[in-house]
Amino acid sequence: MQDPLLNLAGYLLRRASSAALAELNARLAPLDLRHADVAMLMLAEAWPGLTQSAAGRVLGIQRANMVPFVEHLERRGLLRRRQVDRRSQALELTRSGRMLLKRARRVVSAHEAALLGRVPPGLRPVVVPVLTALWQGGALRDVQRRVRGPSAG
Amino acid sequence: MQDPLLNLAGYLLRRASSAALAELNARLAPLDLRHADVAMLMLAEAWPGLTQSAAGRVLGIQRANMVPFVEHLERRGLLRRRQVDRRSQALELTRSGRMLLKRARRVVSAHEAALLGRVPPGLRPVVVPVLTALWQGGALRDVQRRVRGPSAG
DNA sequence: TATTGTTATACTCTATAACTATA
DNA sequence: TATAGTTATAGAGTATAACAATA
Repeated sequence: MQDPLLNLAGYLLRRASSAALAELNARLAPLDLRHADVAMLMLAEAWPGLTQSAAGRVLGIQRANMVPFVEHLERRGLLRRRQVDRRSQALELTRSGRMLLKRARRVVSAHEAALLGRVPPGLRPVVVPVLTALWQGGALRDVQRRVRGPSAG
Repeated sequence: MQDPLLNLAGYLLRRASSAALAELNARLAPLDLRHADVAMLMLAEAWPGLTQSAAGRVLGIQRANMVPFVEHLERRGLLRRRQVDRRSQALELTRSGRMLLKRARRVVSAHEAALLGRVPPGLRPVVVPVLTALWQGGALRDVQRRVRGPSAG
């Protein structure tokens, strides 16, 4: 009798995700970063002027939880808050944030290579398409809409 | 400028997993079950005589965390503990556990169908192989070894 | 009237250390 | 000597409700 869970996409998704996450966090530990920190830094670099709550929507982190999260990155001197109007603040990388992100990027690349390396070569090209499809058909569209604001949808 | 995270398998894995998990938990809510409960029930049914700590190894749950987890299922009358020797106890479904599992299985199947349904038909056959590969190349072997006990590897 | 940032809070999940009793 | 179950505890991550200030 074999494990009945091993044929369930949902179960495999959870186990694969949790294993990959633990591995990435271990790889990032020497930089004193967690996976979410890197995601935030990458996002801040790619989307200059991105607002704190907009970043939360993209990353799937609630406004309330963004406060201590961003505070922590700011206290480490990796991120800066710039007032956009009197209630919104844009997130920007500091020079030190950009330098650390450069190193983090190499760690992430190695991690990605390790992940892909576990997949039979013939299946590698479909990994990202499959995961993208599994994460809602309309994940990309959702993100775009959310960044513009829920009322703009 | 587009989201640089959307090309990262690790990121997509995490988002897809978290979305799927939330969806499954919502589907299971009417049965007052969480995803891990169902995994435990399915495992107990498939592997009669499975020990509590062996179940923890299969599910990736630490011994310490198995205690309140199993206790909860036992208090609900879904699971029973049978003493194997004076330190090990096998987990068995009760009649009520088997009945609830039957309903849970239908929910899981619907969830699986929804997940797969988001994937373009041509890619569906590779979903499970891709996820299995991403969850370590040797996940299956690992589980087998862990069930027999670490010293038996 | 809706949104931003914020505080406070609670709940789930996970991780570690230590203990006992047994194999 | 290693393992099973247990207790206690701490840390993430996440969720909700509410509030003031602002758009």
